[in-house]
Amino acid sequence: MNTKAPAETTPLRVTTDVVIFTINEHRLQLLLRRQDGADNAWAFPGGFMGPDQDLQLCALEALARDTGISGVYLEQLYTFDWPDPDQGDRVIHVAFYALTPWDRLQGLAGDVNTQWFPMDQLPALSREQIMVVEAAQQRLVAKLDYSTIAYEFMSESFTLSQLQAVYEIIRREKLDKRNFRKQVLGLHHIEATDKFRRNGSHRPARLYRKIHPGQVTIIK
Amino acid sequence: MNTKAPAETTPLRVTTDVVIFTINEHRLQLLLRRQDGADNAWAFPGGFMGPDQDLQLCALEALARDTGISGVYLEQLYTFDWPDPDQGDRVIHVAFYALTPWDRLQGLAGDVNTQWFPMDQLPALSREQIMVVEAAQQRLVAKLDYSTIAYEFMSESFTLSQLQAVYEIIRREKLDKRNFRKQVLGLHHIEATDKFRRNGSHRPARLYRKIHPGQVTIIK
DNA sequence: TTGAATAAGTGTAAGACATACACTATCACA
DNA sequence: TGTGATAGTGTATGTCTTACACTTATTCAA
Repeated sequence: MNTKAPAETTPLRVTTDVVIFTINEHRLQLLLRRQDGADNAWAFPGGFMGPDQDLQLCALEALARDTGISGVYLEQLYTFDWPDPDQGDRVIHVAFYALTPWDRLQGLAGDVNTQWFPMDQLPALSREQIMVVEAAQQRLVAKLDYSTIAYEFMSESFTLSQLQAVYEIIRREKLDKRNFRKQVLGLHHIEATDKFRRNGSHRPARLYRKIHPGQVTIIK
Repeated sequence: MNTKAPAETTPLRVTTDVVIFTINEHRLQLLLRRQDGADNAWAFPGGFMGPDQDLQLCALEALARDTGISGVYLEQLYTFDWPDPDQGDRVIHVAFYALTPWDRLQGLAGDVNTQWFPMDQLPALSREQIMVVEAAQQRLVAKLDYSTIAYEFMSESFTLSQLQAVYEIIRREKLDKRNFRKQVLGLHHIEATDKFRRNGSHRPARLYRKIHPGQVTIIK
């Protein structure tokens, strides 16, 4: 809180940058959009803020405008200040990260200028962009352990194997099936449905659903 | 990252707000400064950002200017956007929190307009200011568990009872002395010195020091 | 119809970590 | 030399974490 006379203050440009993740084809993927006017340069969805906007809203609207995506989990990540590569003056980047189940993306407008990239096959990005992606990924990995954030990647109903795969993909390690189930079910954040998922020539898997959909809570 | 033409963008005023904590008289305390021109309104140390400044530097310089304090642990907390109470337009507040041992504050310039307040005796603050303080306190409590942040409150050498007191004050609960020592020493972040602290009529306490001073690391 | 392939689903024992708990040691001071 | 005050120390119990292998339900092809 600071109340110096506005005369002493220099206005700055402020943007929101959104790192949006999904999981598809057994990989963590990230959405980028082609930078205006550049063919081979990519940017995060996001937009400059106006004085009557709200940071969160600015990020959500930018996401919707650039990608057609709405209603996703969105969390503020960190605020970076870097020189604008075009103009040289400083721009404040309020970075967010967002998560969505892959199957909510079907049938979206999806600008031709946006594209999902697996995290291990990202196009060339600036040092600054890489810092943002890494911060988002670190936060995601950390939050897996102490929040119900993983469910933001799941459809309305899902099997325990699918849920386990999300943890394995994000943490880049195999987990023990029995221990995983014990732990997950012990938290009582999900409940069994009476439906099953039949795919392939093997025993069908029971479907589960979140007990409190749309809420990310802190565990422990 | 966003590269829309600057013509479309509206500049905003950006400030840093610093919540600086210390521990003194067995209480967590917070530094506020009197708002310019107001006798009974208090503000966080902080300042408006210029286009050639750096967020972190802006916060550090504001701290030094307002309070004479330098060289403290400083971490970015969260970015808030609220209407300016004076002008009505929106101001971006990048909040930081800082920690310092009490004994580093002795002999500082210490503007007459700054004052330390125990957390349970804060003066009247705005809703927004209260949100910032609560966010900082939450982060502090959380980080006690998984980082070496507590040492930022300690002098160069300290007793285990002093360290335990820091945990107890921040977490607002008594801890078991033997278990506390077992855990803390087991992490090997501190080492015994051959010095003792004699105060009062009782057995002197051994002094310990950080093995890697000035580094806050993540535990586990 | 039956066997092979495939993923789903299930329990237990051992080890690691967290918790609860009480007495002795050392000093200052009266 | 006795009293008051804080420092310093170990063990037993319970809880959580980890490692580990076989049976079940289904599809498909022979």
